[in-house]
Amino acid sequence: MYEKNKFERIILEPEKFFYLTTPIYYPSKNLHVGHCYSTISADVIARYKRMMGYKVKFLTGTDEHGQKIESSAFENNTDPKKYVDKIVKNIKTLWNRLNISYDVFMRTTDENHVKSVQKIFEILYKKDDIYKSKYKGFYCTPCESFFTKTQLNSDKKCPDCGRDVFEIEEEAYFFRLSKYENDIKSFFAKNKNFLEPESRLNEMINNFINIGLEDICVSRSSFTWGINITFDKKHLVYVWLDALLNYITVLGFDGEKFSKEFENFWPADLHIVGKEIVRFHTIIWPAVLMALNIELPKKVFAHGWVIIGGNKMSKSVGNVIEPNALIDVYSADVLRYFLIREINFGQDGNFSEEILVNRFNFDLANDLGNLVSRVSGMIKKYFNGFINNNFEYKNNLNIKNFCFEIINNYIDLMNNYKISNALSEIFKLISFCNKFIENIKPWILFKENEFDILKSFLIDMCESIKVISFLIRPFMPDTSNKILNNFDFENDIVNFDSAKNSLFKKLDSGIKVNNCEVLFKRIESK
RNA sequence: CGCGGGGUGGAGCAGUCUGGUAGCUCGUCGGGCUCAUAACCCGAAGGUCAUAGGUUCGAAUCCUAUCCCCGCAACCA
Repeated sequence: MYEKNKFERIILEPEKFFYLTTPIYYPSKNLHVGHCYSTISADVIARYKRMMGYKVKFLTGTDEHGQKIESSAFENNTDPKKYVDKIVKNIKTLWNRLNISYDVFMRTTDENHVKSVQKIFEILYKKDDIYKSKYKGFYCTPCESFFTKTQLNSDKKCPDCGRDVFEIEEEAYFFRLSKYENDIKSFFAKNKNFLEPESRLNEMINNFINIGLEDICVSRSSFTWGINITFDKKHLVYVWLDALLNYITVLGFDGEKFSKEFENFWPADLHIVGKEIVRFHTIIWPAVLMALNIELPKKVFAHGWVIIGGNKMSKSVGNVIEPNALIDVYSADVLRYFLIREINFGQDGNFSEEILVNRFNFDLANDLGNLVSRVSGMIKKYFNGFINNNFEYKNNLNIKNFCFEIINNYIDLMNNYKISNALSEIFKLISFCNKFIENIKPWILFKENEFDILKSFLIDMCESIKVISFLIRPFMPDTSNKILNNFDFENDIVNFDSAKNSLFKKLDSGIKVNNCEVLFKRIESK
């Protein structure tokens, strides 16, 4: 029975733009696996959208201002710009090593950004969305630091040194967040899908919006490393405002000027953020955009944390894992695979090298690597590495239909940003193939000289592997290429459209196996 | 009574929105195959889905209460 090929329904959107962003990272120190997780998940989506035919702009970068950078630089006897230059260089190297396909790397020290932020600040001030007032805080003289009331420790003393603090008032600029409270409320009510996962939305509504939004202080004057407010040089723009604006300044928007880039790519389709910075992206950021009279991003997706030893991996906890060492040992693809597979997108997940090695052995070596190895091994052994096309190729509908079913599931999952599930879906196909080989028993077909059936079967397996290497491409681009090269597949499936036209069709040039390179060599336990 | 998340076979998780034979990976035990990276495939054991009530013909899933774990200033993925 011929089932309808559901794959036909795939529609590419070649004229559509897709703009997605990572948070811009704070380069006070080198980045760790947690940052990699965020960027890798964005990269997976960017690569997938390109395969769907979108014109993608994938933005990442660094948020380089603020007191912490200033003091880190000071501790290292250098100036802030030189300090961050060095870290940014490391970050770019890291992203290259991890195959991050970003289109733009933006730094908040870029001149264009600085000027745009200053201009936007002026505009908001003229509109009276930003106003000058008094900031009340507590000052610790030995620490030379300001704290808010809530920052103080339980004895109302300095949270750093425990000594007495003095209440101080100083001039500062405030953003009228309260003015947008109702607009944000109704925006949330109308756009249930604006923030995912849904639990985060509840958290924002109950924890912040329903309690009431207060105006926030958007200037600082206790340090100097930041963007000056043009009309009041004593003050700097608050780093979060500075940082959030990067999403639009990078498109050439400065509060007034609408560029072509801006028209194509704004509003952003997707901001990927960690769950701890959701508030900035779903309350403050929308309010600022409302004040600027421009559209709000279509979606903010909050991913979970990399948990190690029961805690979030973070600089302050001090349990960070350095990614370069992992890449050295396991490769970029393996780290990419592990993080996306192990951590269900949107939730927390555990990291340990042991879990990583297990994933490596069981999923990558035993299942995927071994599948490729056994199929290419048979083609080598039975047909000297080449199956020509002068026989009647009859594809097995069970295999073909299963492949298309997987492709369809994968697309549905990816479109909903269920990237961990989409990745698991590919492994259902891998497992299916391993089982199918067992059922067909090609070694018996060979002994009984059923060469045409054997050839058809092996081609079906090659086609399945082609599907696998295609679907796995956003996750493991290097591995995908290795497999394609191994089978000498022409580069005929660059996107879903070409895949549709080429899979399970008669192969003009036959199938050739180049070499049986071991994709993932099992790691024996210590 | 601050807010949110979580508690599912030995381990880690999915399923909960849209009630209807409890699923996946690993581990354990038994078997099979030989194309393959001692990989692969099949089968079995093991769960009163935190606890107690309720709604329902039927609850892991909906409602109520209780217990336990995690996170919740700023910088932060």
